[in-house]
Amino acid sequence: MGATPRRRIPEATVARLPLYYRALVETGERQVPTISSERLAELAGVNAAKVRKDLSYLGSYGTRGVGYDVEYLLHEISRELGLTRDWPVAIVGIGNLGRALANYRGFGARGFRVVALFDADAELVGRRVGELAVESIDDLDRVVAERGIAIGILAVPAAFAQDVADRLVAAGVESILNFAPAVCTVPDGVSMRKVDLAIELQILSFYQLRRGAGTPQRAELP
Amino acid sequence: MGATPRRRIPEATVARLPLYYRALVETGERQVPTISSERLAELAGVNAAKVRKDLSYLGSYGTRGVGYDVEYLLHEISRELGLTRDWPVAIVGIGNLGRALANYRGFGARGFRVVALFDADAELVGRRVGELAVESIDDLDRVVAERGIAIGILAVPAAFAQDVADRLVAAGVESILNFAPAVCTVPDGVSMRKVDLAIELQILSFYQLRRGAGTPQRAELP
DNA sequence: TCCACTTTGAGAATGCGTGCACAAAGTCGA
DNA sequence: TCGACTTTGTGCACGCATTCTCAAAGTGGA
Repeated sequence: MGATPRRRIPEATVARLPLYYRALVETGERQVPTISSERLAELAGVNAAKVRKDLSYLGSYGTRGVGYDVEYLLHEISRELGLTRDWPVAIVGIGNLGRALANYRGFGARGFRVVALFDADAELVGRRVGELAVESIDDLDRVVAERGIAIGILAVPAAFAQDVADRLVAAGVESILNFAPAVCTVPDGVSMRKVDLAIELQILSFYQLRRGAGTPQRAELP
Repeated sequence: MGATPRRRIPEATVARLPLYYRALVETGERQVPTISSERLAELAGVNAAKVRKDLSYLGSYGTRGVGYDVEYLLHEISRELGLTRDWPVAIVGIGNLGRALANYRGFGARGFRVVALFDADAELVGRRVGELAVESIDDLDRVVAERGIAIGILAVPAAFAQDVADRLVAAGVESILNFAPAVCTVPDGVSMRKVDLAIELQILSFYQLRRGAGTPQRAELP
């Protein structure tokens, strides 16, 4: 019965499921009962063959000649992504970014609830941010266990990233979203995804430069 | 000799150059004169063969038996990534996230300078955030031109993302970093990179679920 | 000068992801 | 009931990325 067995789902597909999910939520809100792969592809910004192949990994949920039942597909994708359950999340590092993430509405929506904020700075501990009080990182172990936290968001300075990641893992966290601009490794059985703003800008810069260089005055580039 | 011609550099390689760059900066600060692909791989969290292949796309900058000259390689990668020049950046949407990004130190470091903040909300226009005052989005065109802004950071609500992206493109911006949780397209000749926090969490949730579901009875962890 | 050692650079094999193209499956109107 | 039409599900081919492997290039000590 679990969501577990089935075929192995390719990583690239997993990364697109949330796009389909979002498109389907929007479609469902408009009371549209079914959707074709073509239309779903358009909403998700990918191509139709890809949508069909991706969805076929979850099982044959479509009806030829008709399309996919919006509600049903939504349910299946939710289940696959684990959005039918509640995921308590902790944010570690309550600087600029951590604070913004703590106040960010986007998460709360689908089962992700920020239930703890940690910082190492004694000055910050006890302060309120939104509805939560900042707690000391020394209480990480206890709080993670008590509140069943499975996902940690890392928003500390680069120099502390690996250390804090280790502590999160030791406390039992198995999923980490890392905003720190540092290479940081976790043992097998723990997932880590990285978001690095400076890297994104550097990649943009690379292509901007290649395209013919940007600012007008500086004509010397080809 | 511009940075432009040479071989075509694969996308995957471009995405890793910033990692090498960071590793090299750190290495250079420690006065280490040369570095092997093995060591660089370790610092960047990838494998050595990949490092060598990636670097070979830039040209043959290594010395067999020795490794790569740190300073020289750093210079070459900087040039390739466009980090030797100044990139004026605008942030559009000064909500929680936009404000955090405006205060974020990480950018400033390598040539990316936030030089304008825009919002549609008249209440916000004129307020200071860090060293800048928020400007009206109606002045986008003028300000982008005046300050030579080539990169825009989109931190507006999903519903406005496409519209604001269009306006940025119309104003002459050719690179967009999009934080809005929405599908958003740009014409050819403009790059857009997406960062979607909710999607990252959903991907983590997927794998966490597959690993054995997380919270209640923690049966079989190593 | 020569030899043992290190390390790069690239050829080749493999695997993953994408997208085309089409048969199979199902709908709907007459 | 039948036939035209729609749309899915998947086999297949292609291209990109990764990784292994090893000859070539260069160093440094004797």
